[in-house]
Formats: sequence, C-alpha cells, structure tokens
Amino acid sequence: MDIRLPDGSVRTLSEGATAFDLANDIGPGLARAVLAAQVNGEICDLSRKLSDGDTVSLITEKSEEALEVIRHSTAHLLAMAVQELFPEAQVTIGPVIEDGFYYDFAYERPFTPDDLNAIEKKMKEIAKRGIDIVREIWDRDDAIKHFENIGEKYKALLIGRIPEGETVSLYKQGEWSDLCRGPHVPSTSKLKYFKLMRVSGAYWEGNSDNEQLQRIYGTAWASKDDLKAYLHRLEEAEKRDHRKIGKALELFHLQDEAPGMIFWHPKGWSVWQVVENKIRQVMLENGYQEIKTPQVVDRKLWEKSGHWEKFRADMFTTSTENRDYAIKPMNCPCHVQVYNQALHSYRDLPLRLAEFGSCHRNEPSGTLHGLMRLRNFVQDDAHIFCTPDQINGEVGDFIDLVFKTYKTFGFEDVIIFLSDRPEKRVGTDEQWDKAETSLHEALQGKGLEYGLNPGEGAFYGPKIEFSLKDCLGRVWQCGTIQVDFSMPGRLDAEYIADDNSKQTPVMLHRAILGSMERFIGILIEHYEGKFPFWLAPVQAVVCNISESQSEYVQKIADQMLQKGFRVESDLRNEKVGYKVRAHTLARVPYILVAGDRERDEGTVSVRSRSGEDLGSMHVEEWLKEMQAMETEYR
RNA sequence: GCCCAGGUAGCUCAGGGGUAGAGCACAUCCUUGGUAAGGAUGAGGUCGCGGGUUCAAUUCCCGCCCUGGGCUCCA
Repeated sequence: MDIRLPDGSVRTLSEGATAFDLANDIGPGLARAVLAAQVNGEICDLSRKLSDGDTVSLITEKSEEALEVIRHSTAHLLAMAVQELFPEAQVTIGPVIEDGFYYDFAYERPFTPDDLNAIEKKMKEIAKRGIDIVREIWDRDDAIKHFENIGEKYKALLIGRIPEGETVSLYKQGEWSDLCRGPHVPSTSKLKYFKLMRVSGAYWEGNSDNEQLQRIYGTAWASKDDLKAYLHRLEEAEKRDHRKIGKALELFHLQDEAPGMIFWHPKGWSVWQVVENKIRQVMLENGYQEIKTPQVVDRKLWEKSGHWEKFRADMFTTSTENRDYAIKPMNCPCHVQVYNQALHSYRDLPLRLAEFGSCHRNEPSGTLHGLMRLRNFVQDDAHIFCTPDQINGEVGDFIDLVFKTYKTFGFEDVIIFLSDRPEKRVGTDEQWDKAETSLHEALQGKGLEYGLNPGEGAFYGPKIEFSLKDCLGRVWQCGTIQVDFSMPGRLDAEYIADDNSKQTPVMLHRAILGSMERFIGILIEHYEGKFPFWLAPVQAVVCNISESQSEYVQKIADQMLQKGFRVESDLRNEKVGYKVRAHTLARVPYILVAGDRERDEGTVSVRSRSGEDLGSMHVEEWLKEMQAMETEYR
C-alpha cells in the first residue's frame, strides 16, 4: 500500500503496517524519536494500522503536537506511580492543561509534599523500566465490569456514560491500565522531562456537593531545556507578583483585622489617584455625570432590587434602631434612586451616571487574592439609562472607550467574551434576542474577536466582559457592559416617551477598569512596578552629592513640586552610588543629581531608571521635558 | 466554604522542648564621597491568637484567625 508523507513523497509499505513500521522504514533514528503519528490529520498511536492512501506525518519531540501526547502519557505515568505506592487510591480523570497536566485521585487522605516526592521518584523509575504502552479495544460492558471488579468505581461510572454497544479504548502499561481515548507515546521510556508541581483538593465533577478528590498537578515537556525554561518562566513571573512589588514599593498592605480589604500607603494611593483622575476625565469627556451614593442602605431597597433574597449571605449587614441595613454590594440600586428623583423625558436619554463606588461583598475566604479579589473594592461604575433603540449605539461607543482607555494604560492584549441568556432569566425572548444581537453586532462591527460563554449571562441580561491577564497567565475580568431588563422596572424607573406614554428605560451596567484595586494590581504586574512617568508615585528624586548642594537641591525639588510633579529630594549623608541604587530599586523613573557643577550652572544631571545618562540640563528645560511626558502617557 | 502548605525583628528568611539568629532596613558617630551598596557602634521580638501536655512550649498536640496554592464561587 502507498502512504503519503507530508513532503508529498510516497512510501510503499506492506499490508497491515503500522505508523511505527513507517517510521522504522524511513530510518532507525526516526523510529527511536517518534512519539505518535498524525494520520489524515488525526493524532493517533504509533500502533495504528495504516491503510492505502493515508497521509501520515510522524510526531517527534520536535513537533508541536508532541506536547499534548507527552503530557497525557505523563498523567498516566503519574496515575500508575500513585497506584503502585498507594494501591487503595482510585483513579478518576487526568487531563492535559496549559503547561502540563493533572490527575485526580480518590484516596482516604490527602497527599503530602513528601508523598509527592516519592511519587515523582516512582514515576522516574517506571519511566526507566521502558514499559510498552498498548492500546486495547474493549466492549463497553466488559470494561465496566472490569473496572468494578478492580474497585475503580469512578472509571466504571465514566464508562457507564458511554452509550451501550460502543467500544472503549484502554491503555495498558504493564499490569496497569486506564480508560483513555489516547493517543499515547509507545513506551514509558519516552517520558523524561516532567515535574510534579503541587497537590490540592478538587471536587468530583467540579461540584462542591460531591466528594473531594486529591489532585496532583504536574508539568511535562519534550526536552530538558523546555522544562528548565518553563521553571525559569515561573520564577520570573513571581518577581512581577503585585503582592511582592506592592510590599517592596510600599504601595499598600493587608492585615488580619481586615481580610480582603486594602490599606493604601501614600505611594499606592498616589497611583490610585492618578488612575481615578484619568478615568474621571474620560467620563466627563464622554457624556457621563459623576455622582456619589451612600455606603449603607436600608434593607428595603435591597429587598426591592432582589439582592436581599438572592445574595443576602454575601452582603455585610448592620442594624440600628430596629432598622436593618446592608453595606452596598453594588451601586446600581442607588443610581436608580438618583435617576428617579426627576421625571424624565425620552429627550433626557441616554442618561449616564458614573460613580467611583465602593462596594463590599462577603466573598468566601478561600477566594481572596491580593488586589485581584477583595471584599471591599471600588468600581469605576456607571449606569446608562436609555431606550431599547439606543442600546446598540451605547454599546458600540463603550467598546471604543474601553480599548482607548486600556491603550492609555499600556494594554493591547484584551480578552473578550460575550455571555448570553441563562436558563433562569427575566425578560421576554424578544428582548433577549434584541439585546444579544446588539452586543454581537457591536463587537463584530468593530472587527473584534471574541469568545462565547453560552448561558453565562446575568439573569437580568446578556453581557460582554473584557479581561486582562496577570503575570501568571491568570485571566481577570476588568471591563464589562451588561444589559439589564429587570432592575429599572423593579425600582420604578420610567420616562415619558414621544407619544406621551410612560415607559421603562433599559439600564446598561458598565465599568472600564472594573475594580480599581484589581486594575492597579494588573498595572503593577504589567509594568513590574516600573510605572510610566505619568503614573509613577514618585516621578523623580533629586540627590545631592555632598552637603554643600543641599540648599540647591531643595530649591529645585520644590520648584518641580510647585509645578505639580511628584518629586522627592534625597539629602541623606550617603554616597551618590548608594542613592542611585536605592532609587533605581524603588523604580523611580528619573534620578536627578546635583553637585557643585550643577549648582553653579543651574542645571541637574538626569539619569533614567534604566540607567541611561541623559546628561545635564537646565532646570527649566527639564521641567518642559516632564510636562511633555505627563500628557503623552509614556 | 473545601483540601494542602505556611505565620520567628520593619522586610527577606534560618532555627528548634531549657539566655532567639542572619542579611537588608533603622539609629548614633566617623566619613563630604560624581551615578547600583564607605566604615564603626547600637537599638529592635508575647516566635499569629487561645487552650492542652510538660519541671519547662516559640518548638509537641488540639482549636481558631490570617496568608499562599488549588477547588467551588464571583450578582
């Protein structure tokens, strides 16, 4: 039979030849290196029997496709090792994930870090044994019986979900076997570059009502260098961690007495204010009006808005003089109160009310994370009250605003998802059709790529979410725009239409940064604490060389301060080298040095954070330079 | 909320049933030094909180709180 290779050439093999035979036929080197095959585009085992006319490419460690196979096989290796060491452990699932894999086990006790070391050692040992990995086809019912007999109830359960009469594939390595679709590498000896990373609990089927399983995470790569590079990448990412930098640069702190809430220090609060003022400016330039509403609001309003019934457990409450209050978990009900204080004409719409609204939500303790997930956070919130016909235009304008704003802060890489109608929802299908279409059209009109989260919309309307990634690749939602058919009606918002009828406006909830805290956290990681000039908490430090220039240094530092720049002077009894080092480590964008020469000439010597010597310049000239940087967002 | 690992000086961390350790930072003194660490001296701790075992607990045991990594959740 004839087999076509990726380069277009054709090789003739005898009937019944496998992908491995093909590799062997091409050369013994390839036969040693080959891990899997791709037959007519489908990745499969080397034991796959080929047919006349198949197009086959062989996957070696150099192929991109190899990683998934290696990781999958390493997950099996892990499971085998665990069961050799802990025969009572039951296997469940073990998928490939970004950068590695995990495997969930049911076991009477959690695995310890010591166990992990032992398991990894066992894995290496099994790998060295060079056990052949063999694919077997089983009848579904036989497979269920088999796994039930050996006490693997989870596997039996999984196979039970496969339709009757179908066959399933099992992969066998030595005495050990696992239900698996495959494909896998041909022998455990192909698995060399892996490392177990951590243990954690995980629920069976991801449902917290189910029993907790023991999850082991690992990473696996095609080469030693790749593994090393990955571990190095993790270390580098850790250096960007906003919690670490936040502490080192004295931006903020957290303490036991206020879990999930931030104590902002002068430097962190400086960043906050610059960010807030920038957003405030953007809001005013785009037709929003800023308001401020109460922190603590009577329970009755939350009952009316529906929050009390649905989210009471997640709200902080307080009471006094027989009245119950909730500390606001969101701003929208309050914004409707402001809207309701006047009788509105359709001519008033769209009405855009913005607030830097501080919200408290009693998030589960296990979910708190630095600045990213808090119990108290401030949203750059706004609500647009509009007619159904205005949704389209408002959403389109908002998307532009999001991208423009993110760009100002240095972000180009934005992940967009559209969440559409959930099963439980309010509003008519017609309304949902219209709203969802508006969102799709707005995104497509901008030529944006976006993912779909089917059924993930809020009960009151569909939404678009804009997310940014943190240093560890975790995705955090920042911006959002949500259509709301429910709350305006619940809270009696209305307007008089052009036919003099009373109508209920649609409300769009929207935020660009989302949570101020989270956004600043992402900013810290994005810039590794090296904020651009306009955001930096301290924009420049002026240093003297010896005592005789201290008066001059104070004078010019004050001059810059009066012009509105955030400038400090460093007159400490230390050498310049010491001061330069200290302020470089503190990520100050510019270090200005004045010795006798500069004092006599009325200049400063300018050194950038990156170590570049920009030479001496007159103070006036430097002031102009700073003014330019301030408005160019660089 | 669930599983695991942590919590020692302002920070980063070592230690371990019987006077608590380092580096950096801080203070004082010497030094006035031209672009990433000048020198000396010194101060600094309820070893997360509560209980138990013990002659003795920061150390061992139990509970709680917080932090970190996951899971679940995220209006």
